[in-house]
Amino acid sequence: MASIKDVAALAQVSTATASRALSGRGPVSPDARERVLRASAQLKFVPSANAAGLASGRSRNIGVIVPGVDRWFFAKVVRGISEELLDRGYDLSLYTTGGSHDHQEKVLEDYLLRQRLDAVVPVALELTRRERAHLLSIGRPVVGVGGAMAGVCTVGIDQEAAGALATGHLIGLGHRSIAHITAGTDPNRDFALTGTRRSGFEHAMARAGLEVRPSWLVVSDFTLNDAYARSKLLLASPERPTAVFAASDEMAAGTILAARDLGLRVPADLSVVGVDGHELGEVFGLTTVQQFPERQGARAAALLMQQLGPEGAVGDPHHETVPTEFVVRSSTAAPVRPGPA
Amino acid sequence: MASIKDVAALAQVSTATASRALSGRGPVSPDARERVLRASAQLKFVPSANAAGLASGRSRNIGVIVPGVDRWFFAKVVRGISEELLDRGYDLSLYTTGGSHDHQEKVLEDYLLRQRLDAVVPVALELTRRERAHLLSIGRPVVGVGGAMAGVCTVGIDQEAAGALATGHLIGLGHRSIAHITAGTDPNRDFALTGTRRSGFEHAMARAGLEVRPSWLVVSDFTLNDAYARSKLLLASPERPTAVFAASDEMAAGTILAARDLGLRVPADLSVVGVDGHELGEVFGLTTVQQFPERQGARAAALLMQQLGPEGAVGDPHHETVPTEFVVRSSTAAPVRPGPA
DNA sequence: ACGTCGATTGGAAGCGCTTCCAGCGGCACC
DNA sequence: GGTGCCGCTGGAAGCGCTTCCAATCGACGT
Repeated sequence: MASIKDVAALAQVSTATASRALSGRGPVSPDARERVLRASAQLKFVPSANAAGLASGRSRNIGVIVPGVDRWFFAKVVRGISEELLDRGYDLSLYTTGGSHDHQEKVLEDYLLRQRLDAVVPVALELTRRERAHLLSIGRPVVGVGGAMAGVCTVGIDQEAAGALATGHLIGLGHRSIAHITAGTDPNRDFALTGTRRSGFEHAMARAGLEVRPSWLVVSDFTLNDAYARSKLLLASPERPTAVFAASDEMAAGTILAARDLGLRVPADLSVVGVDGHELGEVFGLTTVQQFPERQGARAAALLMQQLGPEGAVGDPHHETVPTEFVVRSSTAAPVRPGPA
Repeated sequence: MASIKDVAALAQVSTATASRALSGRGPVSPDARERVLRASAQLKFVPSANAAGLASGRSRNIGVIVPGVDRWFFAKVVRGISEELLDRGYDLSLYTTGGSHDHQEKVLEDYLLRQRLDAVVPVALELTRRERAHLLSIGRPVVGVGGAMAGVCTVGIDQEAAGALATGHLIGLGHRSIAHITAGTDPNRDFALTGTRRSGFEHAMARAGLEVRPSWLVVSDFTLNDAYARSKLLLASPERPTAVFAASDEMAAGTILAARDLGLRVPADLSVVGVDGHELGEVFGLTTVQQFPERQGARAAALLMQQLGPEGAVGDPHHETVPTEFVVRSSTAAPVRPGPA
C-alpha cells in the first residue's frame, strides 16, 4: 500500500508539498501539483483516512442516526444523504437505535464521541435534554431531519401545513365526518411530527367549525398492518366517517384495504388521503401530500457540507422547510351522503 | 477532551499500561487495571478511533455495501447487521451504489481502500471480476449476503429451494397453470438471486411434468407497482394462469391487487405465493417463503466478528444457508377449475 | 544464597498524514 | 543595487494511540 512518502519521492517533492497538492489546501506550483497527481495515480495511492483524520481533526465522515432503516421515511432520508455524501467524497456512518432508548443513549454517549465524525444528522429523533447536550457537546455541526429540534439546524416539511392541507382538501370536497389516523406521540418514541400533523388536522377542522370526535382520532403505529386493523374497527362501526386522513401513506393504504375488505368503495363510500408520497400510493390511487424525504436528506447533507466548508459558517439554528406537493388521485371525492350539516 | 495520557497520569501508570488495561490486550495487574478504569470513567475518557486505528491497523468499523437502503430486503439486512455490530462496539459505514455501476465502482475502488474498514459486507451485489478483485485486494475479511459469490464467505437462503418450495406448494394444491413473476437478471444489476429462484420454479415445474409458458414468465422490477401493472396484463388475458409464484412478497401483493381490480378472487380464482416474509404479507393473507433478512445480516456480522477475533480464523470461502419458513396463509388454495391435465 | 522464569511495567518508536514555520529565489519598487 | 514581498518549498513537530522491547521484581528451584 503506497503511502504519501512514496508519492512524494516519486514526484520529487517533500511530503508536505505532496500533501498540499493532494488535498488542495495551501499553495503548490502547477508543475509540482502535476507531478504529484501523476505519481499518486501511478502508485494507486489512497490516503489513510485514519492518519488524515488524526492529523487534521477532520475525518470526512458524517454520522447518521435513525430509529431504523427499515421504515420508508428513514430509508429514503438515508438514501438522500448517502447520495449527496458519496458525490462529495464523504463517508457515512449509520447508527440505528431501533427505537430503543438504551441503544439511543449508547449511540449518543459512546459512539458519537470517538472523534471520528465531522458532523451528525439525527433523523426524526426525540431526544432527552441530556441526550441533546451530548449531541451538541461533540462540538460538531448537527443538522436534524424530520422534527424541529431546539438548538440545531433542522430540515423538514411543514407538518402542520401538511395536516391542514390534507384535511382542507377533504373539507373542501364536502366531507363533514372526518377521522384521523395518527401515530402515538408518547409511548414509543416515534417522531413528534405526527403530533404536528394532527394539530394541522385539528386546526383545519376547527376553522371549518367541524367537530373532532375522540373515537375518530385513531392512534396507530405507523405500519400498514396496524392501520388496517384499526381502520377495520373504525369503519365497521355504524357511525363511520365519510373520510379518513391518515398521517402516512402506508397507514392510508391500510385504511383503503380495510375499507375494501368491508365492502366499502373508495372513494364512493370513503375518501382517504395520506401523507408521504410512498410508492404504494400509486397503486392505490392515493391522494396524498408528497414530502420527498430524499430531498430532505440531501438538503441536510448539503447544509452540513456548507458548514464544514472553508468558511466554517456554522449557520444559526434555524428550521428549513422543504416544500411538499399535493397530489390528487382517485382515493378522494365528494361524499355520497354528506354528513350532518 | 481527555486523552489516554490524562488517564494514565491520573491512574499513575504509563500510557502503555493504560492502553493495555483499556483494550484488554496484554498483561495488566488487577490493581492497575482497576485504577485505570476508574480514572477513565472519571475523566469520561473516550478513545480516539482515528488514533487507535492508525496505530493498530484495526478500526472497529465495518463497511456495508448495498444497492439501496430503501428496499425491503436491503433495509432488513442492514438492520440486522447494525444491531449485531452495535452490541459489539463496532461502527458501520454504509455505502449505497444506487444500482449505478459508476457509483459501485467508485465505492469499491476509492472508498473501501481508505484503510478505515476492518471488513466488508457486500449485500446482493453483482460484481465484475475486476470489482471483486478490488474488494479482495484490501486484504480484509469479506462476507457477502444474498447471492453466492466466488472467493468469499456468503450468507443467504437456498434460493433454488425457496423457488421450488413455493412452486411445489402450488402444484401440490393441484395447480397446473402457474405463472412466475421474477426480476430481470441482466439489464438492471439486480441480484442474481431471482435467477436462482426462477430456476427452482422451472425445476419444480419440470419435475411435475408441467409446461412453463414463456408468456407466463413475467419479468418485473421487484416493485409492487410494476408487478401490479404486469400482473394486470397477465391476468387480463383469456388464457390466464390459476396460480402465480412471485419472486417477492411485494410483487405478490401487486399481483393480488391486480387480481382484485380485475374482479378475480384470491384464492378462489387465483392463488398467489411469494417469497420474503414482508410485513405486507399479513394484510394480504399471503402464503410465502419467509427468509428473515435481519437474521442473515446478523449472521454475516457474527461471522465477521469471528474472523476478526483473536484467532483471525479466516474461514474458508463457504456459503452458509439460513433456513427459511414456509407460511401458508389464505392466498393459496386448490384451483376451482383445474387446468388441462 | 544464586540463577531462572514469568508476570508487569514504562520508555520509546512509530502508524501516515497535516501544518506551522522558517527559508528560498525572484519580482517590483524605491 | 537595495529592500520588501510574495509564492513556493521542505523540515519537523506533532495528532493520540498501540506495541515492541528491555527492564524490574518477586517467587521459585536447587
